[in-house]
Amino acid sequence: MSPPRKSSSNRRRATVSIRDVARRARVSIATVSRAVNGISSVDPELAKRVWKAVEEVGYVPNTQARALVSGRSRILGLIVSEITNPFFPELVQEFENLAVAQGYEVMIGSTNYDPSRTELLIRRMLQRSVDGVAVMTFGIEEELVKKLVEREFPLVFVDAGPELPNIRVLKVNYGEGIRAAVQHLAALGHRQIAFISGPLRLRSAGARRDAFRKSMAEVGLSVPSRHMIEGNHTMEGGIAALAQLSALAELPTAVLCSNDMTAIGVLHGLYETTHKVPRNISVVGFDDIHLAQFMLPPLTTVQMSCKDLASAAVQALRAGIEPNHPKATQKEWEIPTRLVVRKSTDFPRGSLPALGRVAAARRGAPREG
Amino acid sequence: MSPPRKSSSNRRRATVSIRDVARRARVSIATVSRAVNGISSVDPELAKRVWKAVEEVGYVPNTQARALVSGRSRILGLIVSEITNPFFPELVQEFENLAVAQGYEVMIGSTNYDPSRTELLIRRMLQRSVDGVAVMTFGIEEELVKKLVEREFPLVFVDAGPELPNIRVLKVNYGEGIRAAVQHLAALGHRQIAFISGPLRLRSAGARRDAFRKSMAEVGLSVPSRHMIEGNHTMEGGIAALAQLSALAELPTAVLCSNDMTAIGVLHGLYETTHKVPRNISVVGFDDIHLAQFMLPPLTTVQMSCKDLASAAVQALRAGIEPNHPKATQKEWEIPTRLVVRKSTDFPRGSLPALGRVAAARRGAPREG
DNA sequence: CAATCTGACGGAAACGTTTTCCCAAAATTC
DNA sequence: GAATTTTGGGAAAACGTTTCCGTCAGATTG
Repeated sequence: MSPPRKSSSNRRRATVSIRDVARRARVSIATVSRAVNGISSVDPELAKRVWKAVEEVGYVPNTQARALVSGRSRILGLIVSEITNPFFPELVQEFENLAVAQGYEVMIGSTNYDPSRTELLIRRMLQRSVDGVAVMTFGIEEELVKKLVEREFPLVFVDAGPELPNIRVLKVNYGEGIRAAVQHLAALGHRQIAFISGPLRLRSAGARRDAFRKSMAEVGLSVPSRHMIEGNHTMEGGIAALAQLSALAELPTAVLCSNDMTAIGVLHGLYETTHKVPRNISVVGFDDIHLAQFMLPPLTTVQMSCKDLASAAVQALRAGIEPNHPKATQKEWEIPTRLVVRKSTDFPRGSLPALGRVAAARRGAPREG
Repeated sequence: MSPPRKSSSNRRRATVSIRDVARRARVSIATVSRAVNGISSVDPELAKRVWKAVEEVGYVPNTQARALVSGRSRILGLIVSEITNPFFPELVQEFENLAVAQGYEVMIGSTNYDPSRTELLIRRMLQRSVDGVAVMTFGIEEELVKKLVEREFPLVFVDAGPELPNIRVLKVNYGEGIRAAVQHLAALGHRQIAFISGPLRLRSAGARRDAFRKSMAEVGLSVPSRHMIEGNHTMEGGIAALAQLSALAELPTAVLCSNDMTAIGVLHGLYETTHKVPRNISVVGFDDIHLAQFMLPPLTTVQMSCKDLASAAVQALRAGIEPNHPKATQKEWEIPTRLVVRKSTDFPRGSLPALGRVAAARRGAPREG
């Protein structure tokens, strides 16, 4: 028989271990392990006996021990900018659902745009030996990234990241959605379209701004620098940016914002200064957070689907983690964006009353069903 | 010397282990362990040598191994209702900050009010062998709780939980803040005050409603049942509840909501039906989420501080986990609430124009600084 | 029928810690 | 100076898995 190792009825916890299952099923612990992990070489009849024993003694494998010996924790790290920005909880939710469904646990952290906080976060994740990390912050200090990079460690970035074998990138197709938004506004007759960006030190904020510039050029519109405002992706930032615009001799007839929170701030600012939306000025957001459709008026916005983002992130991580994942070599993952027309956009002030409005809008994008 | 155990230069990872430190500091691994864990019996001189070696080889202890042998993972579970409800990210943030500062990691999950999801969540947490769980859901199926309770497992609940030695409860003093809100409204002259509750199967929703009833009775006001609406703690629920109130022969002059999201829904509904807030109707929320102050008008609300809640939760958990924590025996932790007067409350419609407004409000609570 | 191959299973090593037990040396006491 | 206590540190067990390797039975081949 096996050596006189103490049974699991020891002092600390009434934890049932693989040994109890083995004893009950009258097999070795190796066989139990194989059966539980679904390794095909074990005889089906025996496997059934093992599973029965598992059921009977209420065995649940110890994750720590598993991780210790296998070197894989089955935990995915997810780094976001700030959990209190409504976009991110939606992303977290989707990410978690997918990860759990695929047998992974999730470790979440938000940087709050604070490098020292970010560094601590990365250290925490390494210490808990996560299997990979998705950095979905729309911008992160490159320095810190290297900490992760040095180890050969599966990483997923949004928009851009160092070109290295263990790094995968989720390429968001900003152009697609932003072009649709610009064309939608242009089709309505807008010529003076302002853009409120995110903090420009963040890569993704820059990418959105560039997409806007490009789309404007495509429809032959120029953007004076006074119409390019730098915000910070918060409501407060939107309010401040609007104040800057309001100080101009003439308010633009439309404002496109780098994210929905900014747009919501703008909406509030406009309400307080008694400008009607969309009659006096049109507002477009970006992200399509849940809140957007409950704004007054419901916000026209460019949708970047959390589901798409989360699903690509989890897939890309697994591709980097699991030795023979079907998409193991794929480095880039495309994320589409699309315009969702609601009620915060209309003809520019001073133009003829609506008649062809719907038709014009349709040319930009289908209205939300 | 030590047995010819393979050094950490093995095939899998270039992980530096306690053994490398021991070799470098020319001590046993036991001593390294003791030094690293700050056990006082180790000679200061030696400890210094160990720390130097730790620094030099870049040693970071393996959490899995630690957890495996010590039986404690240093992970705190945090269960919330829905991460997409803005109240919870704020709570999560505070909780995480505190936990990390005290050397714990956090595992987060949201139930989405779905029992099967909740069960999975609990299983996940047990499997990862968290050291304790804070259930901050404002209501959870008692059945599921038992799963956790059966094991002797540190638990923290909000408002109410089974009376058991391993369970601690955060008692939110709803009365305090809600009484202030009711008195504030009554002082302004309101007599018809409606209440929109949360889903009544949730304990905390019931507690808030009861506090409202009691406070109304205290100021001699009765509440007809048509003024007690059951909502669901979402914007959509607020909009729906308002529709119910609007269908009445006469709209109440004030509405108190069980949470801020409901109040925000009400605000939106009122805007669409062209009722002015606060001129036509006053609205009061509960929670004081970040968003509340950015509403139009800024929302008067009862504040339940996330910081207080999170701090009490972490403390209570540690009290349950750590054998000789100073507050090991404390079972209940009081959480205060307080009224924050902003601009969504005023005299009832039809009363004299404001003059003593501020004075009246002051009697309710000091205005926000 | 003997020799070889195949494949399922068990024994035991390994993962990186904490912690118990024990021993040697130093400090204290008589 | 001998006997005792105290102290600090090392050896090794234990934690609960996965996985390597060897064994043995049964199947296959010559």
